[in-house]
Amino acid sequence: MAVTIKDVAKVANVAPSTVSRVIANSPRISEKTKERVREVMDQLGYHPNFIARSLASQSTRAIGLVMPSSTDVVFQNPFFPTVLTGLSEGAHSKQYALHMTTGKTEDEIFDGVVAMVQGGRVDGAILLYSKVEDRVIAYLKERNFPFVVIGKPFKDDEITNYVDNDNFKAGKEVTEYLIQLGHDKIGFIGGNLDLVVTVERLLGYEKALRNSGIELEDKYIVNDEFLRESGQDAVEVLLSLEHPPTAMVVADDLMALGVLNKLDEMGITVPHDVSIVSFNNVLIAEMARPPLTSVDINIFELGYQAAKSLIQIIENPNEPTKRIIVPFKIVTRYSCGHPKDYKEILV
Amino acid sequence: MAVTIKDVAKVANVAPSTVSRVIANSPRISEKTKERVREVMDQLGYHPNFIARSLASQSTRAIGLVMPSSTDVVFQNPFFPTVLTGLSEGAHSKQYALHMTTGKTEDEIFDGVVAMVQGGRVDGAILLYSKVEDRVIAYLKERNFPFVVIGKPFKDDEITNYVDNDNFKAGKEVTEYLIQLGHDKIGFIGGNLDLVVTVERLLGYEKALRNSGIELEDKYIVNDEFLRESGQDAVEVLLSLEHPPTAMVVADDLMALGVLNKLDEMGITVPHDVSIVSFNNVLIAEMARPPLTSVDINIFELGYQAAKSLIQIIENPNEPTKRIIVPFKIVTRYSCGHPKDYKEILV
DNA sequence: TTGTACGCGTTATCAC
DNA sequence: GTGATAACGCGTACAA
Repeated sequence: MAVTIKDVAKVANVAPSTVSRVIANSPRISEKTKERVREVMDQLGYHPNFIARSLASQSTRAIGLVMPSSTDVVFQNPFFPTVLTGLSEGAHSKQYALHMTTGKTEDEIFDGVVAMVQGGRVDGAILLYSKVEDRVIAYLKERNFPFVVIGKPFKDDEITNYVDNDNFKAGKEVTEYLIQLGHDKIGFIGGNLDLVVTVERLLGYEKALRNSGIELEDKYIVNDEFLRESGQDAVEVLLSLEHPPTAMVVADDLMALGVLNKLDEMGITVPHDVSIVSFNNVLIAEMARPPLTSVDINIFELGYQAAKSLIQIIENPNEPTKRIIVPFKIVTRYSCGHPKDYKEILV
Repeated sequence: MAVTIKDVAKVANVAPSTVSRVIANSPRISEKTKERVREVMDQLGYHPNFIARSLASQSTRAIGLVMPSSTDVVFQNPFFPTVLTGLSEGAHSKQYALHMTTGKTEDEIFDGVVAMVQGGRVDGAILLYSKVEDRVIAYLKERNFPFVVIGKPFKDDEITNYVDNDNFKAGKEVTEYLIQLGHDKIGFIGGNLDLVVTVERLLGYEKALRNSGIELEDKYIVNDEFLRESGQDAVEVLLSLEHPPTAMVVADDLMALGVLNKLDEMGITVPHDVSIVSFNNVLIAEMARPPLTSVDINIFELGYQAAKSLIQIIENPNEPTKRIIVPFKIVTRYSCGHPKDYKEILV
């Protein structure tokens, strides 16, 4: 059996409550006793029991992470470990631990969240995704349980805590960048429209086109899963059009890599024949041939800020709603160029 | 305040202990009362409090994950999310949750593990790395705390639970594959020699060469961090040799990508001028140009088996030491070919 | 400044 | 079969 507060108390010749106060560093304990008790703690190798402490204080110092379904492709994306690094650093800096539940189906995830929350395992939760209709958000909100969403929630975004980029603006700026290079036939390859992030980037793209008086072509917009296959398929669709685009905005580096590979197969050169900009700026963007111009959304910071702000909400129940926008930066590499004299590509 | 076992007891007109027994599905409770109690639980929306349960039963149904330092490059590797998927699936299937501590330095990690273990937060631990000299392993072993290592521990491997591939055999087989293609100047680019996995693959490589009567050249062996830069640097070193290798065994896909990029810059074609085999078969291997021949080490299964076997150890204290070897498979793609008439590459 | 006593929500050991 | 009651290890009013 592990050494408890009582053992320490006995050896130090004080009451258990005194030991407890020493641990909490209560100012009402004399320095002398504090020192003696601490010595005994060291000597006996005492470590506080989190479980007992949690039960008594009704707080766990643990944050629940709600992941997308493990069968989901999001898990494959390098986005994930990076945001986790940020989360863990933010949590660790305030002495919080991370607790994960996962599941293969949405139902499993939901049940996991309920068990975690009702079971009192965590003090708050962070959602690592944001879908259009989400039971988990509805549940947490109803229970008034502290939580933060990474990515903007679809609705109630004024009363939900979230950390996100300004994806609309980012979508707009990359499109403007392409327009400025001389492109006017610009395709958009996005992820599932259930994901708020896709929608926002798409809207930004459309806004930029409208602002420049370029006609919107539905045929130029392809949405599919965040998979490389999707990127490949999208390229086939776009390049088989009568007037194929000379530039493409791709909502994810992984997809963009699929795009690149497909173009390579088809003998189409980037950026000479087609320009590509993508999002997230994960390692892949840098490693791709040619290296991709990509929007650095500062993934680490998304996680870090999410953890920090959740903890603030937990420790400060009356904190106002937090909406944190992490800045992005377009990282220019070698996947964009001027359109090839507007001559159309034949497939 | 959440609804407790007492509330249920009151409404159902039974004692709290009876409710507890219904939850545990004790055979000594009549079906009739069970049903009534369950109805009340549903009606009140009762959920057991994990914390209280843990305190009383001295078990948490949570597994502690010990990560490498978050500043570590291992975190960048796609290996990580995949193994996590396996872990979470294995844990979830037995109703265990995952608990993580992280830290920036080794000391922070160690302290986190101690707090987690002594604090009674978890029933067992899984180490997501295996280093040559490791305080964490020493500590867990000394306390006789259940744990499993992913990757083979350097010493005491007969008395430590681990899940691993046969990396020696894998290193040997890929080297034999290259030899069989006609190569006899084969380089090895590995990770840090602190990591057991590097050592094993290197030994396999050396064994294959010796078996074929090919002389070992120290100059052909480069070890560095699992970074893409390292891959690039290694290429420079190897190709500036008097007799540069015509094939390279690279211990990690990410490194291999660095190798590929560097060769590309130098105008050296794979597999025409140099053959490459690498390890892990993460997405990158498939996406690379050319797609890399890589050893699929079944990362998901490593995680899954680790979780499953740890749980077995937890629930069955007298379980014998578990050493699980997950099979690997060489996935042949387009990065290997016959040596180019043994003509040497000039840099 | 320190000690006493109770409660946190559950499981487990007795009784009946 | 079911009901009291005592742990589990700690925090905290309330006393002293």
